[in-house]
Amino acid sequence: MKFTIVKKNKENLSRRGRLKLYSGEVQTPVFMPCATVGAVKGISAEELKSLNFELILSNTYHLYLRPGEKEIRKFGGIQKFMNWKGPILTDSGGYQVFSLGKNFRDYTDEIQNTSLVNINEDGAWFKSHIDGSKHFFTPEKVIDIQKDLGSDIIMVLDECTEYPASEERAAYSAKMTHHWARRSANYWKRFKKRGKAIFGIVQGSVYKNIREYSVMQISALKFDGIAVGGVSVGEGKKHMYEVIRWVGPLLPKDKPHYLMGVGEPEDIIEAVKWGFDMFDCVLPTRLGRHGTVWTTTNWINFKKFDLRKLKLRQDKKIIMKNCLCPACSNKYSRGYIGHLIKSNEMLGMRLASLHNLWVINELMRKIRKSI
RNA sequence: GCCGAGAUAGCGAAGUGGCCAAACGCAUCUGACUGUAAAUCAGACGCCCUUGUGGCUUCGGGGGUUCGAAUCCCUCUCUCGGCA
Repeated sequence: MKFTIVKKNKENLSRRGRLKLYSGEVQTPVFMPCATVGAVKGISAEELKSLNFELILSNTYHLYLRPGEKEIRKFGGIQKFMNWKGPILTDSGGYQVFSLGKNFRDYTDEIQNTSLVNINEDGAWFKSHIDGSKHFFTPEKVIDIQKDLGSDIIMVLDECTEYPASEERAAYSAKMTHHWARRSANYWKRFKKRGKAIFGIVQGSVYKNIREYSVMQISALKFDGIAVGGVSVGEGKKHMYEVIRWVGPLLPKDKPHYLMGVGEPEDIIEAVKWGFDMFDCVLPTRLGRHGTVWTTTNWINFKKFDLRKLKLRQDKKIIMKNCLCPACSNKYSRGYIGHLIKSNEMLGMRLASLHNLWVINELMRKIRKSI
């Protein structure tokens, strides 16, 4: 992997860059749509391509469970499998430590029993959300899986710390992440292959000292890029922006900075100013599927519309003026799309998703242009 | 005309003597969704009230039985089926 900074902004930390990956080149700042189980929900690889996405994210945990990384390997890797002719980053399953395990600490026994995750220093136990079978993920195993998947950017296993977490808990959790990161870096040495990359992940919840310490720990290891995780887990924008501002300036300048799981257009605009280069989020498609679309007139402030509301289902206008997304450029009305979604028709969810994806990627293009 | 079945909140539909302002579904409204256990989830939904183990008025209309009726009886209206 090679990361080149093409241009730096003098007023803030934002920079425009080029990420040379095994399967292709990517302009940064970049947004990655989430193809969790091997598809950006409802959207084909060709459509992503025509929306000008250059990099997408997929997920170790989900693909490991089904169809299995070996199976995907037989297809020639995730790219061939899903017919995506560009680079792919795979998440490690660290987020599933959080999302599947949300309830496993400091709660009643009853809720504990419903948890699907349990962690120890060696790794994380997962109870499959599909069939309840048990699986043990270690930093090493997760790298192996991602290698089999054929991902361009491998993410290390981390513990995405839940929110709220006490300072003590956050420190302990970050320590786990650091321990796993060292093991990952160590293990990766054997497989280092030109083009393929591995990213470390910073944790530390909403605590400045832990975040700073975490940046130090992760930066010291030989990762190709640094990700900041444990953000957008319910802490709210105020906390999130704090983390961005603390951490951004401390990240090694020559490596790409990836803010995991973010996000909303405003969040991305803010994070870019603090030196972040990469983003991923499920919102464009999830909101779209659920009937909500983003609109903007100035590309600074964004509004959300729930097309399912009766009022909007009577609206003949397109979602957004001057929008070149497949829905708007073909003059599909708010009313029609809202009707489709309300009627549980997948075309509606697709059109809304396509719109949101276009908006977010157009935002990235404008951001890059403005740097 | 006779016989039978029925009439419950915007709609569909439970309930057939007290725990019923009335299950559930739909519709409607509000809110949520940020490295996807998510085409999902939460709340409201007779009227009043800021709240509530709150007040008021309801189960086609009227009358009755009962301490107590959406539920039992009488009667009227209407709907649907069958027979003339």
